[in-house]
Amino acid sequence: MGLEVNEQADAEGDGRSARKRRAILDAATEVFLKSGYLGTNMDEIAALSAVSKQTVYKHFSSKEALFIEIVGGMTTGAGDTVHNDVAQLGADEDLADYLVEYALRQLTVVLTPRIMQLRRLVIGEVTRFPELARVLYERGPARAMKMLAAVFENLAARGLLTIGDPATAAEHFNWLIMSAPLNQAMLLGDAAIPSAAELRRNAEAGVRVFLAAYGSRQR
Amino acid sequence: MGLEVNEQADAEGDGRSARKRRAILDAATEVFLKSGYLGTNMDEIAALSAVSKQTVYKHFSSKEALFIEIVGGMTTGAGDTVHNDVAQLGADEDLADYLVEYALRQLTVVLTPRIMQLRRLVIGEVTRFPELARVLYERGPARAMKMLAAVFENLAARGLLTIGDPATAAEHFNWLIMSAPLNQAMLLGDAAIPSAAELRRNAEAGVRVFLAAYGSRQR
DNA sequence: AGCACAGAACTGGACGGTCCAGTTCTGTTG
DNA sequence: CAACAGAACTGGACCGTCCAGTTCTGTGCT
Repeated sequence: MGLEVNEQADAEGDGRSARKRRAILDAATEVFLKSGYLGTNMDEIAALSAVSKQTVYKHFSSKEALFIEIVGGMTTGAGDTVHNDVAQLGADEDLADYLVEYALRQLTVVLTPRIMQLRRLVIGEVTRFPELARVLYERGPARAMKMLAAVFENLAARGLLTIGDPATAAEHFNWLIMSAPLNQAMLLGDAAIPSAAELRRNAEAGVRVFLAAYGSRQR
Repeated sequence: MGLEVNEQADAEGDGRSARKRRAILDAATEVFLKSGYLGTNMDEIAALSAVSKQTVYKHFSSKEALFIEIVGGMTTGAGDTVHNDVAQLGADEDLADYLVEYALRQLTVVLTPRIMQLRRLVIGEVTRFPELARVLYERGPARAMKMLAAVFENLAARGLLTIGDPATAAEHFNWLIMSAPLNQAMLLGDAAIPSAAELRRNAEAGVRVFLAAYGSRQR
Protein backbone atom coordinates (compact mmCIF):
# COMPACT_ATOMS: atom_id res chain seq x y z
CA MET A 1 0.00 0.00 0.00
CA GLY A 2 3.07 2.25 0.19
CA LEU A 3 4.84 4.16 -2.55
CA GLU A 4 7.09 1.24 -3.40
CA VAL A 5 5.95 -1.80 -5.29
CA ASN A 6 5.71 -4.73 -2.95
CA GLU A 7 8.06 -7.63 -3.54
CA GLN A 8 6.27 -10.32 -5.50
CA ALA A 9 7.78 -12.99 -3.33
CA ASP A 10 10.00 -13.55 -6.35
CA ALA A 11 12.64 -11.29 -7.83
CA GLU A 12 11.91 -7.58 -7.21
CA GLY A 13 12.93 -5.77 -4.06
CA ASP A 14 15.91 -3.52 -3.36
CA GLY A 15 15.64 -3.19 0.41
CA ARG A 16 18.37 -4.56 2.61
CA SER A 17 16.06 -7.30 3.81
CA ALA A 18 15.17 -8.34 0.28
CA ARG A 19 18.81 -8.45 -0.74
CA LYS A 20 19.67 -10.68 2.19
CA ARG A 21 16.74 -12.86 1.43
CA ARG A 22 17.93 -13.41 -2.12
CA ALA A 23 21.45 -14.09 -0.91
CA ILE A 24 20.08 -16.78 1.38
CA LEU A 25 18.01 -18.30 -1.39
CA ASP A 26 20.97 -18.37 -3.77
CA ALA A 27 23.26 -19.93 -1.21
CA ALA A 28 20.63 -22.46 -0.15
CA THR A 29 20.06 -23.45 -3.76
CA GLU A 30 23.72 -24.11 -4.28
CA VAL A 31 24.19 -26.07 -1.06
CA PHE A 32 21.03 -28.15 -1.34
CA LEU A 33 21.85 -29.05 -4.94
CA LYS A 34 25.35 -30.04 -3.93
CA SER A 35 24.65 -32.00 -0.74
CA GLY A 36 21.00 -33.03 -0.78
CA TYR A 37 18.44 -32.30 1.92
CA LEU A 38 19.82 -34.22 4.88
CA GLY A 39 23.41 -33.63 3.80
CA THR A 40 22.95 -29.87 4.02
CA ASN A 41 23.43 -27.94 7.23
CA MET A 42 22.16 -24.49 7.95
CA ASP A 43 25.52 -23.13 9.12
CA GLU A 44 26.95 -23.66 5.66
CA ILE A 45 24.04 -21.81 4.07
CA ALA A 46 24.46 -18.90 6.47
CA ALA A 47 28.19 -18.75 5.83
CA LEU A 48 27.86 -18.91 2.06
CA SER A 49 25.22 -16.19 2.01
CA ALA A 50 27.36 -14.00 4.32
CA VAL A 51 24.50 -13.72 6.77
CA SER A 52 24.03 -14.74 10.36
CA LYS A 53 22.02 -17.81 11.17
CA GLN A 54 19.57 -15.65 13.04
CA THR A 55 18.80 -13.80 9.81
CA VAL A 56 18.28 -17.05 7.97
CA TYR A 57 15.69 -18.05 10.52
CA LYS A 58 14.11 -14.62 10.38
CA HIS A 59 13.35 -15.19 6.70
CA PHE A 60 12.59 -18.91 6.73
CA SER A 61 11.02 -20.68 9.62
CA SER A 62 12.89 -23.95 9.19
CA LYS A 63 15.24 -25.94 7.03
CA GLU A 64 12.26 -27.71 5.55
CA ALA A 65 10.54 -24.44 4.62
CA LEU A 66 13.69 -23.13 2.98
CA PHE A 67 14.08 -26.32 1.02
CA ILE A 68 10.51 -26.25 -0.22
CA GLU A 69 10.94 -22.61 -1.20
CA ILE A 70 14.02 -23.06 -3.35
CA VAL A 71 12.91 -26.29 -4.99
CA GLY A 72 9.48 -24.88 -5.73
CA GLY A 73 11.04 -21.75 -7.18
CA MET A 74 13.45 -23.67 -9.37
CA THR A 75 10.81 -25.95 -10.80
CA THR A 76 8.43 -23.20 -11.80
CA GLY A 77 11.33 -21.06 -13.02
CA ALA A 78 12.73 -23.82 -15.21
CA GLY A 79 9.26 -24.73 -16.46
CA ASP A 80 8.60 -21.17 -17.54
CA THR A 81 11.94 -20.93 -19.34
CA VAL A 82 10.97 -23.69 -21.72
CA HIS A 83 7.38 -22.96 -22.46
CA ASN A 84 6.86 -19.24 -22.77
CA ASP A 85 7.44 -19.21 -26.52
CA VAL A 86 5.86 -21.86 -28.72
CA ALA A 87 6.55 -20.67 -32.25
CA GLN A 88 3.97 -21.73 -34.79
CA LEU A 89 5.02 -23.69 -37.84
CA GLY A 90 5.84 -21.21 -40.62
CA ALA A 91 4.03 -21.53 -43.94
CA ASP A 92 7.13 -22.49 -45.91
CA GLU A 93 8.90 -24.33 -43.09
CA ASP A 94 9.63 -28.02 -43.20
CA LEU A 95 7.73 -29.98 -40.56
CA ALA A 96 10.68 -32.18 -39.67
CA ASP A 97 12.95 -29.17 -39.20
CA TYR A 98 10.35 -27.50 -37.06
CA LEU A 99 10.04 -30.53 -34.82
CA VAL A 100 13.80 -30.94 -34.55
CA GLU A 101 14.21 -27.32 -33.50
CA TYR A 102 11.46 -27.71 -30.92
CA ALA A 103 13.17 -30.81 -29.57
CA LEU A 104 16.53 -29.12 -29.37
CA ARG A 105 15.15 -26.18 -27.44
CA GLN A 106 13.62 -28.56 -24.94
CA LEU A 107 16.76 -30.68 -24.66
CA THR A 108 19.21 -27.83 -24.18
CA VAL A 109 17.16 -26.48 -21.30
CA VAL A 110 16.53 -29.73 -19.49
CA LEU A 111 19.99 -31.23 -19.95
CA THR A 112 21.70 -28.65 -17.78
CA PRO A 113 23.73 -29.65 -14.73
CA ARG A 114 21.53 -27.57 -12.43
CA ILE A 115 18.27 -28.95 -13.77
CA MET A 116 19.58 -32.47 -13.79
CA GLN A 117 20.74 -32.12 -10.21
CA LEU A 118 17.36 -30.68 -9.24
CA ARG A 119 15.70 -33.72 -10.78
CA ARG A 120 17.95 -36.08 -8.86
CA LEU A 121 17.35 -34.17 -5.67
CA VAL A 122 13.57 -34.23 -5.97
CA ILE A 123 13.48 -37.88 -6.99
CA GLY A 124 15.64 -38.82 -4.03
CA GLU A 125 13.21 -37.05 -1.72
CA VAL A 126 9.94 -38.34 -3.18
CA THR A 127 9.12 -40.10 0.07
CA ARG A 128 9.90 -37.10 2.29
CA PHE A 129 8.44 -34.43 -0.02
CA PRO A 130 5.89 -36.03 -2.34
CA GLU A 131 4.32 -32.64 -3.02
CA LEU A 132 7.52 -31.25 -4.53
CA ALA A 133 7.81 -34.22 -6.85
CA ARG A 134 4.22 -33.82 -7.96
CA VAL A 135 4.84 -30.14 -8.73
CA LEU A 136 7.97 -30.99 -10.69
CA TYR A 137 6.00 -33.52 -12.71
CA GLU A 138 3.20 -31.07 -13.44
CA ARG A 139 5.46 -28.16 -14.36
CA GLY A 140 7.90 -30.39 -16.25
CA PRO A 141 6.91 -33.35 -18.40
CA ALA A 142 3.15 -32.97 -17.93
CA ARG A 143 3.21 -29.35 -19.00
CA ALA A 144 5.47 -30.02 -21.97
CA MET A 145 3.27 -32.83 -23.18
CA LYS A 146 0.09 -30.79 -22.80
CA MET A 147 1.55 -28.07 -25.01
CA LEU A 148 2.77 -30.64 -27.48
CA ALA A 149 -0.65 -32.25 -27.67
CA ALA A 150 -2.18 -28.89 -28.55
CA VAL A 151 0.44 -28.26 -31.23
CA PHE A 152 -0.11 -31.71 -32.71
CA GLU A 153 -3.86 -31.33 -32.74
CA ASN A 154 -3.39 -28.11 -34.70
CA LEU A 155 -0.99 -29.76 -37.13
CA ALA A 156 -3.39 -32.64 -37.57
CA ALA A 157 -6.22 -30.21 -38.38
CA ARG A 158 -3.99 -28.70 -41.06
CA GLY A 159 -3.46 -32.17 -42.53
CA LEU A 160 0.22 -32.31 -41.63
CA LEU A 161 -0.08 -35.11 -39.09
CA THR A 162 -2.29 -38.18 -38.80
CA ILE A 163 -3.04 -38.63 -35.16
CA GLY A 164 -5.43 -40.71 -33.15
CA ASP A 165 -4.95 -39.49 -29.60
CA PRO A 166 -2.96 -36.24 -29.36
CA ALA A 167 -1.91 -36.94 -25.77
CA THR A 168 -0.41 -40.29 -26.73
CA ALA A 169 1.36 -38.76 -29.71
CA ALA A 170 2.77 -36.07 -27.44
CA GLU A 171 4.03 -38.69 -25.01
CA HIS A 172 5.70 -40.63 -27.77
CA PHE A 173 7.36 -37.55 -29.23
CA ASN A 174 8.51 -36.28 -25.87
CA TRP A 175 10.13 -39.51 -24.78
CA LEU A 176 11.54 -40.41 -28.19
CA ILE A 177 13.46 -37.18 -27.94
CA MET A 178 14.31 -36.91 -24.28
CA SER A 179 14.63 -40.36 -22.75
CA ALA A 180 17.97 -41.58 -24.03
CA PRO A 181 20.02 -38.52 -23.09
CA LEU A 182 18.01 -37.85 -19.95
CA ASN A 183 18.41 -41.31 -18.46
CA GLN A 184 22.04 -41.41 -19.40
CA ALA A 185 22.81 -38.09 -17.75
CA MET A 186 20.63 -38.99 -14.78
CA LEU A 187 22.63 -42.04 -13.79
CA LEU A 188 26.03 -41.37 -15.31
CA GLY A 189 26.34 -37.82 -14.05
CA ASP A 190 26.77 -34.45 -15.66
CA ALA A 191 29.85 -35.60 -17.53
CA ALA A 192 27.54 -37.84 -19.58
CA ILE A 193 25.42 -34.96 -20.86
CA PRO A 194 25.65 -35.26 -24.65
CA SER A 195 27.18 -32.53 -26.80
CA ALA A 196 25.07 -30.25 -28.97
CA ALA A 197 25.91 -32.29 -32.05
CA GLU A 198 24.88 -35.54 -30.39
CA LEU A 199 21.68 -33.96 -29.20
CA ARG A 200 20.89 -32.90 -32.75
CA ARG A 201 21.48 -36.39 -34.11
CA ASN A 202 19.33 -37.78 -31.30
CA ALA A 203 16.55 -35.30 -32.07
CA GLU A 204 16.65 -36.01 -35.79
CA ALA A 205 16.46 -39.76 -35.26
CA GLY A 206 13.53 -39.33 -32.89
CA VAL A 207 11.68 -37.04 -35.25
CA ARG A 208 12.21 -39.53 -38.07
CA VAL A 209 10.53 -42.28 -36.06
CA PHE A 210 7.76 -39.96 -34.93
CA LEU A 211 6.95 -38.87 -38.48
CA ALA A 212 7.03 -42.43 -39.75
CA ALA A 213 4.23 -43.19 -37.32
CA TYR A 214 2.30 -39.94 -37.26
CA GLY A 215 3.27 -38.07 -40.44
CA SER A 216 0.58 -37.60 -43.06
CA ARG A 217 0.98 -40.06 -45.88
CA GLN A 218 1.96 -37.78 -48.78
CA ARG A 219 5.59 -36.97 -48.17
CA MET B 1 36.04 -80.73 -0.15
CA GLY B 2 33.65 -82.14 2.43
CA LEU B 3 30.34 -83.87 1.90
CA GLU B 4 28.42 -80.62 1.98
CA VAL B 5 28.42 -78.04 -0.82
CA ASN B 6 30.35 -74.93 0.12
CA GLU B 7 28.52 -71.66 0.43
CA GLN B 8 28.77 -69.61 -2.78
CA ALA B 9 29.39 -66.36 -0.92
CA ASP B 10 25.80 -65.58 -1.85
CA ALA B 11 22.71 -67.36 -0.66
CA GLU B 12 23.52 -70.71 0.85
CA GLY B 13 24.76 -71.20 4.36
CA ASP B 14 22.96 -72.52 7.41
CA GLY B 15 25.36 -71.59 10.16
CA ARG B 16 24.37 -69.08 12.77
CA SER B 17 26.68 -66.49 11.31
CA ALA B 18 25.27 -66.85 7.81
CA ARG B 19 21.72 -66.62 9.10
CA LYS B 20 22.45 -63.43 11.01
CA ARG B 21 24.21 -61.99 8.02
CA ARG B 22 21.15 -62.56 5.84
CA ALA B 23 18.91 -61.06 8.51
CA ILE B 24 21.07 -57.94 8.56
CA LEU B 25 21.00 -57.67 4.77
CA ASP B 26 17.22 -58.04 4.68
CA ALA B 27 16.69 -55.47 7.40
CA ALA B 28 19.18 -53.06 5.84
CA THR B 29 17.46 -53.35 2.48
CA GLU B 30 14.13 -52.46 4.00
CA VAL B 31 15.43 -49.55 6.05
CA PHE B 32 17.62 -48.05 3.36
CA LEU B 33 14.79 -48.25 0.81
CA LYS B 34 12.45 -46.60 3.27
CA SER B 35 14.67 -43.84 4.64
CA GLY B 36 17.51 -43.28 2.19
CA TYR B 37 21.20 -43.41 2.98
CA LEU B 38 21.61 -40.50 5.39
CA GLY B 39 18.13 -41.01 6.82
CA THR B 40 18.98 -44.52 7.92
CA ASN B 41 20.65 -45.24 11.24
CA MET B 42 22.45 -48.39 12.15
CA ASP B 43 20.56 -48.89 15.40
CA GLU B 44 17.33 -49.34 13.48
CA ILE B 45 18.92 -51.93 11.22
CA ALA B 46 20.26 -53.80 14.22
CA ALA B 47 16.87 -53.71 15.92
CA LEU B 48 14.95 -54.82 12.84
CA SER B 49 17.31 -57.71 12.20
CA ALA B 50 17.13 -58.73 15.86
CA VAL B 51 20.88 -58.55 16.13
CA SER B 52 23.25 -56.53 18.25
CA LYS B 53 25.03 -53.59 16.69
CA GLN B 54 28.30 -55.28 17.37
CA THR B 55 27.29 -58.14 15.10
CA VAL B 56 26.33 -55.75 12.35
CA TYR B 57 29.81 -54.26 12.45
CA LYS B 58 31.36 -57.73 12.57
CA HIS B 59 29.77 -58.50 9.21
CA PHE B 60 30.06 -55.10 7.55
CA SER B 61 32.82 -52.68 8.25
CA SER B 62 30.71 -49.53 7.96
CA LYS B 63 27.36 -48.07 7.03
CA GLU B 64 28.75 -47.25 3.62
CA ALA B 65 29.95 -50.80 3.01
CA LEU B 66 26.57 -52.21 4.00
CA PHE B 67 24.80 -49.78 1.70
CA ILE B 68 27.00 -50.66 -1.26
CA GLU B 69 26.45 -54.34 -0.56
CA ILE B 70 22.67 -54.26 -0.58
CA VAL B 71 22.29 -51.86 -3.50
CA GLY B 72 24.78 -53.78 -5.57
CA GLY B 73 22.99 -57.02 -4.77
CA MET B 74 19.59 -55.64 -5.67
CA THR B 75 20.68 -54.23 -9.00
CA THR B 76 22.32 -57.41 -10.23
CA GLY B 77 19.48 -59.47 -8.83
CA ALA B 78 16.82 -57.42 -10.57
CA GLY B 79 18.81 -57.28 -13.80
CA ASP B 80 19.10 -61.04 -13.91
CA THR B 81 15.39 -61.50 -13.28
CA VAL B 82 14.53 -59.72 -16.50
CA HIS B 83 17.08 -60.98 -18.92
CA ASN B 84 17.66 -64.64 -18.29
CA ASP B 85 15.08 -65.77 -20.86
CA VAL B 86 14.84 -64.12 -24.25
CA ALA B 87 12.36 -66.22 -26.19
CA GLN B 88 12.87 -66.26 -29.92
CA LEU B 89 10.06 -65.25 -32.23
CA GLY B 90 8.06 -68.35 -33.11
CA ALA B 91 7.59 -69.26 -36.77
CA ASP B 92 3.84 -68.67 -36.82
CA GLU B 93 3.84 -65.88 -34.20
CA ASP B 94 2.79 -62.34 -34.99
CA LEU B 95 5.67 -59.88 -34.67
CA ALA B 96 3.56 -57.20 -32.96
CA ASP B 97 2.28 -59.69 -30.39
CA TYR B 98 5.81 -60.88 -29.74
CA LEU B 99 7.05 -57.36 -29.15
CA VAL B 100 4.11 -56.50 -26.89
CA GLU B 101 4.76 -59.57 -24.77
CA TYR B 102 8.42 -58.68 -24.50
CA ALA B 103 7.51 -55.15 -23.44
CA LEU B 104 5.06 -56.36 -20.83
CA ARG B 105 7.58 -58.69 -19.28
CA GLN B 106 10.00 -55.82 -18.98
CA LEU B 107 7.41 -53.42 -17.61
CA THR B 108 5.98 -55.71 -14.96
CA VAL B 109 9.44 -56.31 -13.52
CA VAL B 110 10.67 -52.74 -13.51
CA LEU B 111 7.44 -51.12 -12.33
CA THR B 112 7.58 -52.71 -8.91
CA PRO B 113 7.56 -50.61 -5.73
CA ARG B 114 10.89 -52.07 -4.61
CA ILE B 115 12.64 -51.55 -7.92
CA MET B 116 11.20 -48.06 -8.29
CA GLN B 117 12.36 -47.16 -4.79
CA LEU B 118 15.80 -48.58 -5.54
CA ARG B 119 15.97 -46.36 -8.63
CA ARG B 120 15.00 -43.29 -6.62
CA LEU B 121 17.52 -44.14 -3.94
CA VAL B 122 20.40 -44.60 -6.36
CA ILE B 123 19.52 -41.48 -8.35
CA GLY B 124 19.36 -39.43 -5.18
CA GLU B 125 22.86 -40.64 -4.26
CA VAL B 126 24.53 -40.23 -7.64
CA THR B 127 26.90 -37.64 -6.21
CA ARG B 128 27.85 -39.67 -3.15
CA PHE B 129 27.98 -43.07 -4.89
CA PRO B 130 28.56 -42.56 -8.61
CA GLU B 131 29.76 -46.13 -8.98
CA LEU B 132 26.44 -47.59 -7.84
CA ALA B 133 24.56 -45.48 -10.35
CA ARG B 134 26.87 -46.58 -13.13
CA VAL B 135 26.31 -50.21 -12.21
CA LEU B 136 22.54 -49.71 -12.16
CA TYR B 137 22.72 -48.15 -15.60
CA GLU B 138 24.82 -50.97 -17.00
CA ARG B 139 22.75 -53.76 -15.49
CA GLY B 140 19.46 -52.01 -16.23
CA PRO B 141 18.73 -49.98 -19.34
CA ALA B 142 22.09 -50.57 -21.04
CA ARG B 143 21.80 -54.31 -20.67
CA ALA B 144 18.19 -54.36 -21.85
CA MET B 145 18.99 -52.31 -24.91
CA LYS B 146 21.98 -54.43 -25.84
CA MET B 147 19.81 -57.53 -25.84
CA LEU B 148 17.13 -55.74 -27.81
CA ALA B 149 19.65 -54.61 -30.39
CA ALA B 150 20.74 -58.21 -30.92
CA VAL B 151 17.12 -59.36 -31.26
CA PHE B 152 16.36 -56.61 -33.75
CA GLU B 153 19.42 -57.36 -35.81
CA ASN B 154 18.26 -60.94 -36.06
CA LEU B 155 14.74 -59.91 -37.04
CA ALA B 156 16.14 -57.54 -39.63
CA ALA B 157 18.22 -60.36 -41.10
CA ARG B 158 15.02 -62.40 -41.40
CA GLY B 159 13.42 -59.53 -43.29
CA LEU B 160 10.91 -58.76 -40.52
CA LEU B 161 12.33 -55.34 -39.64
CA THR B 162 14.00 -52.56 -41.61
CA ILE B 163 16.66 -51.11 -39.40
CA GLY B 164 19.58 -48.77 -39.91
CA ASP B 165 21.33 -48.79 -36.56
CA PRO B 166 20.16 -51.59 -34.24
CA ALA B 167 21.30 -49.72 -31.14
CA THR B 168 19.20 -46.68 -32.02
CA ALA B 169 16.20 -48.87 -32.80
CA ALA B 170 16.63 -50.58 -29.44
CA GLU B 171 16.76 -47.23 -27.67
CA HIS B 172 13.61 -46.07 -29.40
CA PHE B 173 11.73 -49.25 -28.61
CA ASN B 174 12.86 -49.34 -25.02
CA TRP B 175 11.85 -45.78 -24.25
CA LEU B 176 8.65 -45.81 -26.30
CA ILE B 177 7.58 -48.62 -24.03
CA MET B 178 8.99 -47.65 -20.68
CA SER B 179 9.27 -43.89 -20.38
CA ALA B 180 5.70 -42.80 -19.80
CA PRO B 181 4.88 -45.19 -16.94
CA LEU B 182 8.39 -45.07 -15.53
CA ASN B 183 8.57 -41.30 -15.25
CA GLN B 184 5.08 -41.15 -13.89
CA ALA B 185 5.74 -43.68 -11.18
CA MET B 186 9.13 -42.14 -10.47
CA LEU B 187 7.75 -38.74 -9.50
CA LEU B 188 4.18 -39.50 -8.48
CA GLY B 189 5.02 -42.43 -6.24
CA ASP B 190 4.10 -46.07 -6.17
CA ALA B 191 0.39 -45.26 -6.18
CA ALA B 192 0.87 -44.00 -9.75
CA ILE B 193 2.14 -47.34 -11.03
CA PRO B 194 -0.26 -48.19 -13.87
CA SER B 195 -2.46 -51.27 -13.82
CA ALA B 196 -1.77 -54.30 -15.96
CA ALA B 197 -4.44 -53.22 -18.45
CA GLU B 198 -2.96 -49.75 -18.77
CA LEU B 199 0.49 -51.22 -19.23
CA ARG B 200 -0.82 -53.39 -22.05
CA ARG B 201 -2.42 -50.45 -23.82
CA ASN B 202 0.79 -48.49 -23.37
CA ALA B 203 2.86 -51.35 -24.79
CA GLU B 204 0.55 -51.80 -27.76
CA ALA B 205 0.66 -48.11 -28.63
CA GLY B 206 4.44 -48.08 -28.37
CA VAL B 207 4.82 -51.17 -30.54
CA ARG B 208 2.50 -49.62 -33.14
CA VAL B 209 4.76 -46.58 -33.42
CA PHE B 210 7.87 -48.70 -33.45
CA LEU B 211 6.61 -50.90 -36.27
CA ALA B 212 5.46 -47.91 -38.28
CA ALA B 213 9.05 -46.71 -38.29
CA TYR B 214 10.97 -49.98 -38.33
CA GLY B 215 8.54 -52.62 -39.63
CA SER B 216 9.27 -54.12 -43.02
CA ARG B 217 7.10 -52.63 -45.69
CA GLN B 218 4.90 -55.58 -46.68
CA ARG B 219 2.38 -55.71 -43.92
C1' DA C 1 28.37 -92.64 21.27
C1' DG C 2 28.77 -88.84 24.86
C1' DC C 3 31.54 -85.34 27.41
C1' DA C 4 34.73 -81.45 28.09
C1' DC C 5 36.68 -77.58 26.38
C1' DA C 6 38.48 -73.75 23.47
C1' DG C 7 37.48 -70.29 20.48
C1' DA C 8 34.50 -67.74 17.89
C1' DA C 9 30.18 -65.31 17.56
C1' DC C 10 26.73 -62.86 19.82
C1' DT C 11 24.13 -59.87 23.31
C1' DG C 12 23.00 -55.71 25.69
C1' DG C 13 24.25 -51.67 27.08
C1' DA C 14 27.08 -47.84 27.70
C1' DC C 15 29.87 -44.30 25.83
C1' DG C 16 33.08 -40.97 23.27
C1' DG C 17 33.18 -37.91 19.76
C1' DT C 18 30.93 -35.52 16.28
C1' DC C 19 27.39 -33.19 14.00
C1' DC C 20 23.43 -30.36 13.61
C1' DA C 21 18.68 -27.71 13.94
C1' DG C 22 17.14 -24.16 16.24
C1' DT C 23 17.56 -20.65 20.24
C1' DT C 24 19.56 -17.09 22.89
C1' DC C 25 22.69 -13.54 24.21
C1' DT C 26 25.82 -9.74 23.60
C1' DG C 27 27.42 -6.27 21.09
C1' DT C 28 27.29 -3.39 16.65
C1' DT C 29 25.64 -1.08 12.65
C1' DG C 30 22.57 1.56 9.70
C1' DC D 1 15.75 1.47 17.78
C1' DA D 2 15.24 -2.24 14.93
C1' DA D 3 17.84 -5.36 12.36
C1' DC D 4 21.92 -7.73 12.15
C1' DA D 5 26.58 -10.23 13.18
C1' DG D 6 28.98 -13.33 15.83
C1' DA D 7 29.28 -16.70 18.90
C1' DA D 8 27.90 -19.62 22.37
C1' DC D 9 24.55 -22.88 23.79
C1' DT D 10 20.77 -26.63 24.11
C1' DG D 11 18.99 -30.81 23.17
C1' DG D 12 19.19 -34.61 20.61
C1' DA D 13 20.67 -37.88 17.05
C1' DC D 14 24.00 -41.00 15.44
C1' DC D 15 28.42 -43.65 13.96
C1' DG D 16 31.51 -46.58 15.55
C1' DT D 17 33.85 -48.73 19.65
C1' DC D 18 34.30 -51.21 23.87
C1' DC D 19 33.38 -54.49 27.44
C1' DA D 20 31.43 -58.08 30.52
C1' DG D 21 28.88 -61.85 30.23
C1' DT D 22 26.38 -65.53 27.30
C1' DT D 23 25.56 -68.81 23.52
C1' DC D 24 26.94 -71.44 19.79
C1' DT D 25 30.01 -74.70 17.18
C1' DG D 26 33.46 -77.64 16.15
C1' DT D 27 37.26 -80.68 17.94
C1' DG D 28 39.53 -83.96 20.72
C1' DC D 29 39.16 -87.32 24.32
C1' DT D 30 37.13 -91.23 26.71
